[in-house]
Amino acid sequence: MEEKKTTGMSYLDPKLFILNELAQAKELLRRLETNLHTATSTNESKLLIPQILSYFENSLSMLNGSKSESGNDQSQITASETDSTPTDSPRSVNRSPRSDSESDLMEPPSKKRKTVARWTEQVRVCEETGLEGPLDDGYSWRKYGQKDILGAAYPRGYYRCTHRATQGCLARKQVQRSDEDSSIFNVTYRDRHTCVQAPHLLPGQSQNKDGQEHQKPTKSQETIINFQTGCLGETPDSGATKVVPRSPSFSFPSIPVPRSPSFSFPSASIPIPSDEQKENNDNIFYSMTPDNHFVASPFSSPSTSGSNSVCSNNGVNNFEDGQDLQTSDYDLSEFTSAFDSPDLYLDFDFLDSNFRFDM
DNA sequence: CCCATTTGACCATC
DNA sequence: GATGGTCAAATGGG
Repeated sequence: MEEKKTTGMSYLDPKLFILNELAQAKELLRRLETNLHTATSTNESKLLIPQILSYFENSLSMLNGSKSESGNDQSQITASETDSTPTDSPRSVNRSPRSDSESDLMEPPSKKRKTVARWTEQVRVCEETGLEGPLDDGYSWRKYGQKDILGAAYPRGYYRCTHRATQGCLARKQVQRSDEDSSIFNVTYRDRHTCVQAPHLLPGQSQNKDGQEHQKPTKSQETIINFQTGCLGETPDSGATKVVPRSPSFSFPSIPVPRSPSFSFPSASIPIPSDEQKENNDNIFYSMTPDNHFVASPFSSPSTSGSNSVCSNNGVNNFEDGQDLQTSDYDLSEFTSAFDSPDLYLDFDFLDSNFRFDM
């Protein structure tokens, strides 16, 4: 099955996240701008602002964090991972998935496990809307396990990239429903995708195979990315967690989830513009050049297409640190237009130095 | 028949 | 020893 392997562009998570955030912000800005001009939906406009701030905040925090700590944790976002090799290695002999970790690497003697790129995201989706469309981060995942976690009310689901076998992609993610707010799911990603997946697929588009895992665009979900560190040793959870709100068919035994029985856990919602969406005047086409540059072409973020009913969440996207984006002075028009400019070329060299997306 | 999910067991780490 | 993470056989759906 070769599902979606379309063109050959692979997205590196960190960058993708940033793009996602910026794209989302851009989309919201557009809407806001529209609202301002038309003097309509004042309420909506108010709701949009915090959303926009959130996206910027996420992007900035991620970037800042990496810079300040360059060399440390952040840099560990590398895939230096460990984990296993393509498990294919039949453990028949000696099933020890982790054992390889020691053998292969020459990494410095870190007593702890090897560092694996990790980041967590929190995504919340309105129940109503969320139910309809699973989150999708543009990647296809396959569930390989579920486990009850001590202290957690709900079990944790383990997913890995479906291309693991075919492309050796080691990307994985863990999905756990929030104890406090059952409508939120924390998604922890590990390792970057090294596989080539459909570039234009966007989160809701059935990028995969026959669309088994995903369906239509997911609209309402909130994505909160806490791109923190990739260091496991110290902060077990520091990583990216995505909170996914009640998903349609998440099969958590303990909870009666009225929807479909099998929830292929959605991947994170990283909107990758789809071809269709491109047709809408605004779509962003991201591409990465060999020299670490990001080229963004006009467009808009997909996920918001249509009704993007982003739940005006209650706080999921609050940034407590109160960093001020000073967006108040922002000239929205300018900003949005900048995004729309025909080939916004962003230089992400700095990213390169801070995040090691080595493959 | 093929593929994804479920689930119990195994293994490594803490 | 307890807990988390992964594997793989079993099961179910398309």
